[in-house]
Amino acid sequence: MPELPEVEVVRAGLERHVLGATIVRVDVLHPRPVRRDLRGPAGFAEALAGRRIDAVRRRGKYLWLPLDNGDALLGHLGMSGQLLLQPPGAPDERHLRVRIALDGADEDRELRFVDQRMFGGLSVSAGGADLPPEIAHIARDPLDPEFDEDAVVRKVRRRSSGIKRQLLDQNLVSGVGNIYADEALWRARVHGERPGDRLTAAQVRELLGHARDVMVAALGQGGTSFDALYVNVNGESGYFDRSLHAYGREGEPCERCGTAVRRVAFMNRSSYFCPTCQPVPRRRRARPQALPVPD
DNA sequence: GTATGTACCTGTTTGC
DNA sequence: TGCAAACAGGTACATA
Repeated sequence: MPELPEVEVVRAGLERHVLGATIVRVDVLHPRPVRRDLRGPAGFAEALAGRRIDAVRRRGKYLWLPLDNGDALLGHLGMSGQLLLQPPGAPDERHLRVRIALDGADEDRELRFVDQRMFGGLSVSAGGADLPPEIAHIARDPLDPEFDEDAVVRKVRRRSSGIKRQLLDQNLVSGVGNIYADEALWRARVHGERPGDRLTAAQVRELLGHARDVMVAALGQGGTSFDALYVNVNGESGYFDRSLHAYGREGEPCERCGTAVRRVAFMNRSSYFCPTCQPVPRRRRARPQALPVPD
């Protein structure tokens, strides 16, 4: 499940190996991953052929490769996507969706988009070299030097939505997925259903700090991997899952207090938390009826 | 603008 | 053994 650290690992890998390479040919093996490109698979391939890759950039979980004509190849790994660099003769992966032949890449390898569940995808963004307009709404992530922590704290504390839902809102702060949201909440001893407007500024600040710390730690270890779905640009698995305290540990003792970690349904997925360290918030009291104002 | 719920997608696991 | 349901979850979109 690629989250920000995994995507950054891919970005750095691509930067090392494909910068300055020219796209020779593009084969779309399944139309779904290029669904966001309105030109269709053939138009997508045509728009890329002959273009040179000038950079490799990232915002949150989106990656884009600025091209020499001002457009960009925009990508998202979704749930199960991988960007692999393989020798042209390597056997096709089972879920190979798009093959991009490069000239001038290290050892003339080809770039492959492999995606089992196809939540991810690629598209050509017109004029998107600096920042693709398709992702202009995606907020900066906590690792971005221009991340405005004070502004995020203010926004969180203006909303009544639960703090976990806010952490996952890519328009507010990007790059945080289910795994790192649970991990940051565990570290901060905050329950994910606590309303943002019931948290102190210091609590929100601490939580964002933990989110950043856990992602930096994962980055240092090459990203998280729970199964073979995610591997970095060279096909090597990360191994950060050994360091998680909450996510995926239902029934195991909390490493701080020993209470069994609980799993609850949340937005069609799961939340993991320690019921002792992260107490379930009490229900908000009903607003007192406003007194009628005399004219 | 905010809050909330759901569709999308497929391989694996679980339950009857 | 065989089939169906549940599960994983980031994002866009619909609705109120």
